Parts: sequence; structure tokens; C-alpha cells
Amino acid sequence: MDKQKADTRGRRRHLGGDRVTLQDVAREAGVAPITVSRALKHPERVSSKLRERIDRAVSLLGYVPNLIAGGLASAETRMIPVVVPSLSILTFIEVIHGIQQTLEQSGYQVLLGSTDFDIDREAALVETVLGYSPPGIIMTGLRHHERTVNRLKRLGRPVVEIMELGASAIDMNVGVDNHAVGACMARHLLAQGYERIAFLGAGMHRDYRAMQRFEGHRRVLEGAGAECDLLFRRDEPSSYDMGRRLLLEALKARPDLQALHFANDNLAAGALLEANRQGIQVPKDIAIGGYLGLSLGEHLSPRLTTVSVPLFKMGVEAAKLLLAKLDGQPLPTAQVDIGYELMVREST
Amino acid sequence: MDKQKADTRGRRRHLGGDRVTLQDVAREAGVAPITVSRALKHPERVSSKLRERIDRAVSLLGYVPNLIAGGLASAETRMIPVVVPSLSILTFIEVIHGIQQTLEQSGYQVLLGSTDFDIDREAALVETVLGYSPPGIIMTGLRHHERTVNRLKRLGRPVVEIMELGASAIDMNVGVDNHAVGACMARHLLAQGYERIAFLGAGMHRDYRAMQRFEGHRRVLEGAGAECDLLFRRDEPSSYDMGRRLLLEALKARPDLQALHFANDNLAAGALLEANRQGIQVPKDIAIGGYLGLSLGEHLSPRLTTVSVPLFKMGVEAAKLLLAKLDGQPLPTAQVDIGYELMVREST
DNA sequence: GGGTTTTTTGGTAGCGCTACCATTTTACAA
DNA sequence: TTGTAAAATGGTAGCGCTACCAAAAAACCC
Repeated sequence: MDKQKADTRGRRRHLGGDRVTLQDVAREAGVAPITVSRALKHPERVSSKLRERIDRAVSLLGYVPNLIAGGLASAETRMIPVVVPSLSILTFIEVIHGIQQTLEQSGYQVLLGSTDFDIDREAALVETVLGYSPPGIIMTGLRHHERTVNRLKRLGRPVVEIMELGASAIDMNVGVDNHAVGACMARHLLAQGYERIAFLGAGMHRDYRAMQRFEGHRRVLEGAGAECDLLFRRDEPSSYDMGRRLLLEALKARPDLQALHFANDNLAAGALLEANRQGIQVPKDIAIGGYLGLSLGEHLSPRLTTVSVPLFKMGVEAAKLLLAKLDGQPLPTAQVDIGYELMVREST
Repeated sequence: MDKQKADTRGRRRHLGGDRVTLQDVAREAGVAPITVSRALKHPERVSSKLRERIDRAVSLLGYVPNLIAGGLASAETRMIPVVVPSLSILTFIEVIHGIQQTLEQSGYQVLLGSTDFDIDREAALVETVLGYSPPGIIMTGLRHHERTVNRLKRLGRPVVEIMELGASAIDMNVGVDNHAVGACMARHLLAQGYERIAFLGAGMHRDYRAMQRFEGHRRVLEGAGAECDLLFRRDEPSSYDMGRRLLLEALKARPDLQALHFANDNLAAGALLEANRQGIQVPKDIAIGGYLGLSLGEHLSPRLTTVSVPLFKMGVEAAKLLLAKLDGQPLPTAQVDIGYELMVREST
């Protein structure tokens, strides 16, 4: 009776009930557990004879490492938290895709977290995911709760901040100069001869990066002596429908507008489609410019002029930077400007 | 010297160097470590006096639980792996969004994995993520490697398979009847009076669910005595551009076609936009139907007829089912048909 | 050959937490 | 009061793995 108890205690209550452990493999191969551990993590440090014997035992028993146990012992797992504001915005999805693909190739997993643009939720989320002892972390943006910044600075592990560029990065930084992007489109619109230009956005008090683009836009217009209109919805997120409504509102409020600079391609596409529907000629009646470089833009009529940002690549670069640092490689730079490209098409 | 060694051993090499542990909190609060653990995980099992004292110690020291250690001890973490074929397909993104939002509300994290539609990679991925002792797992589809199926069946933890519906589910199942969806659109097209109808898809040998929709489509057409064309690209993924090319090819190969049933809205939208561009009248010259219910469809001219599937809701339901089972709640059903809705708009 | 270095293997001792059971304290009925 | 049940707290013993050092074996040198 007592024996039975002792048997069921510990083991058996655990995953799968009869999970094979490193211990079992060691017994099967006739070596010490630590040698099995080494054979799996640093095969080059084990003689080929033993390595073979161990490999055979592993596949014979169907051993699968318990990464949690390994993570506790080594104080490091192979999960990289990726903290983004939202999963409903295509922008972040693209970046996550790039990150995920790159990390998975190197045997890391993405632990996904979203903050809904809330700095307090971000703080809580970071605390939580750091509880998993990740070897590094990828964050969105440069503005965080002070507590979060301190926590990450003291972490002593690679931190990559993506999407925007700035001097205040915690560790590494991959992004785009939003200010320059906004200025770029504004300059283009001016160069095309448009004078009465409005900037249209949505949810901009949450996504301050759109506001940065507006700032870039504003400076250019003011520098050129043009007046600068801003029309945006505070709380509602960007969508095709929002673009549609913003177009209609803008035209109603200021029928003399010549060009609309949208905060992103979703809005711009929605506006363009509505213009098609209403028989509004683009760019003759009104020009439309966007930001992102969504593939949809190329398929609209007229094709959408936009400032394209390589979001996927941004994710890849962020992940690569992280991996390089984990590898102990000397980093050429801790900051990568992923760049942007003005795609002049037909809508302006 | 020896003392110093003993000090730096163990501790200090770990995360943050001077991480506060449950031990420290216990000392500060003057209770046993186990009591602190209880106060945090099951507050109701601790007297309010101690609970308060412990809470104070926690925030005084800034204690953050090491979830890896907890996970090892309890053989269960709070990460739910979500395994999808691809992150570049909007369909899965929507579902992931629903899952993530629901799980995060209950304090679970999403561990993201993608298989690129490869059953072997899926198998390897599942092994890996199970190494993190997750309390459950969400998988895409019902077709897996035999090894994977066995592994998940023996897991003894909730498994939810999403996207499609079937009798062979490992545990729980939330999805849509692809066969019925395909049949639904086919019936609609026939009812509208179209007789020469083609089904157009891309990457269908990978995403066999599109093939299931085609099967549903085919049965209906054959039942009605209509002939059934299928045009698809094996390897390339769906995109607006692919839709465009499929439209052009179809019209070239069979100029007498009256209606095109696309495997998804991305293709359908690409085709519709190209039709706009070419001056092809939809639905007069050719009718176009899609599948998914992307919001873009509503903004096209003509508005896209589609079979809409509540993808976000599918994610939410899958997560809820999982959470309910983890909660030990008796489940009304292990299978949820999330349903679909034919949105008859202008393109047919 | 002995001595040195280098490589390979193993023993020990945790990582920080929670399951399990035992013990103590409190609540409550008789 | 006394006894019993219920609630609250603590001690012990791991979870399965890896870091650290020590020991053993192999390779190398003169």
C-alpha cells in the first residue's frame, strides 16, 4: 500500500502520465543523465559513439524534452514574447509574420501578447511574459510605462523595439521614421501641385505613430506656406468604412480640398472605393495618398499612391537582430532604419 | 573565498541577477513559502489577515512569479499553443485574434506556431510545444500526422481543432462545414440562372478545405445537370493578383462562362477589381462569388456576393470551449458548428 | 616512460515553485 | 466543557532538467 503510494506520488500525476524523461533515456543508453542532456544540446561535446547510442535510445523511447524543466534549470526558455498593440491591424500582423518565420527557423517560439494600445496593460503583460524567463523580447514602439522601461533595462537580455525609430530605445530598435514618412507624402502632394491638402486619420490618440506622420506632414505644409487641415476620429479604429466616412465628411466640410493624405492604406482604400462608387474622379476631383503599401492599393482603380514600408522585412530584421545578440555575435548597429518608398501611382 | 563562491552559485546567475522569489516574499511576510503560493493562486484558501500581509510583501518587494518554476512543479503552464498553417492568410489571422483575445482575458498566453501546411512540420511543432506542458492546445484542421493524433489523444488535455467540422476530431471541434459552404454558393449561382459556372482556387492541394468547398460545389452542379469546371493553381497562394490572373485565364479559356465561384474573397476581390479595370461588367458579363466575408467585399463595386464565416467568433468559441474544459465545466457539446451566411450582394 | 594538456564523462546540487500530507488553529455543536 | 468537523498553515519532497566542478580517459609531448 505504502509502496503503491510512493509510486503514484510525483510521477504519474504529470503530463501524459507516463512521460519519458531524460532519466529514462540515460538508463536505456547506459550513461549519466547529464551526458544525455549534453548530447542533445551540445552534440559536439560528446563522443560520436555515445552520441549514437543516445540518439538510438531517444528515438526508441520517443523521448521529448520537457522544455519547462530545462527552462527552469538554465533560467532560459526558447520563447520570445512579441508584444503588439493589436491583432486587428494588418500592420502588426505583417510584422509578426516576419518575426515568427525567422524565429521559428532558429527553433524559437513566438509568445503573442496584445495590449490594445494600453500602456498599463502593456506593463502587466510584460511582467507576465517575463515570468517565462524568455531569452529576449520584442516590443512595439518606444513609449512604455516607466516601470516597464526599467524592468526591461535591468533584464540584461536583448530587447528589440519595433515600428518607430528613436534615440530612447531600451536596447535595439528596428523601425521607420514616421515623421519622414509623413513629410514624404506631403512633399509629393505639394509637388503634384495640390495646395489644399487634408490629413485624415482614425484612432490617432492611441496610435501615436500616425500622429508623428501627421507632424511630418504639417511641417512640410507649413514650410511651404500651405494651410494644414487635420480630420480624425479619436477612438474608432481604421477600416475601409472609416475611410469611406472620412472622405465624405471631408468633402462636405471643405468641398475645395484637392488632396487627402490618409494615415494608412486601409482608410485610403476605403475612400478610393467610395469615390469610385460616387463617381468622384480620383485624382481629378480629389487626390488620395496612403501609407503602408498594402497590395490592395495596386489593384484599385486608380492605383493608390502610397508610402510603402517593408513590414515583413521589419519583422525579419527585428528577429535577426535578436537572434544575433543571443548568438553573442557582435552587432554592427543596435538601430536599423528599415526605410520606406514612395510609390507614385495613379491616385495623386 | 569559499563563502563567496557558495553565494554566487545558484542564485545570481539567473534572470535579472537579483530576482525576488516567493521565498523572499515569505520571509518578508513571516509565513511559509507554500502559504504565499496559496495566497496568490487560491486567495480564498488563506485568511484575509495573512492575505493582506502577503499582498503587501509582494508589492513591497515587487515580486513577479517565475511561471517556469510554477509550470514545472504543477506540470502545467498557462500558455496555449495555437497551431495554424500560415500567418499570411487573413483567415487564420482573424481566428487567432479571437482566440488570443479570449485566452488573454482569462490569463492565458498564446504560443504561436505555423506549419506552412506541412504535416511533418506540424508534427515536429506539436512535439516542441507540448514540451512546454501546455494545459491544452488549439490545432487547425482535422488532418494530422498519425503520430500527432496519437500524441494528442494520449495527452489527456483539451484539444480543439478548428476551421473544419468532422467526426474524426481528437477531442473538441469548432468549425464550418466547407462542403455545405461550397454547395450553398453553387446553389445560389444556379438559382440566379447561371449555367456555365467555374470554380477557381489557388494553393488548393495544400489547403484541402478549399477542395472540400469545391466538392460541395461540384455535387450541386452535377445534381443539376450542369457541367463543372475547375481552374486552380496548385502551389501559389491566394492573393488579389492571383484572382486577377485567374479571371483573365478563365475568360480566355472559356469565354462563354457566366459565373465564377472563387475559393475565397481575396481571389474574388482581385478578380472584381480587374473586371472594373477592364470594363468587364459584373454580373452582366460575368458573375463573381466568393467565400469568407472579408469587409473589403462590401466596399467593392459591385458589392461582392460571398458566403460569410464568422472567423473571429470561431476563434472565440474555440478558446471558450477550451477554457470551459480547463475549468472542469461539463460541456454541452464537443462540437460547434459556427455556421455561415450567404451574403447576396450585387456581384451575382 | 612519465608528465602534461585536452577531451570526455559523471556527481552533486540546485532552479523556484507546488502537490501532498500532517499539523495546528478555529468554529461549532452537543 | 469536550469532542468533532472545518478551515488555515506549514514541512517535506520533488517536478525534469542543467550549471558547476571533479574525475576519468584519451591524446599528446618530450
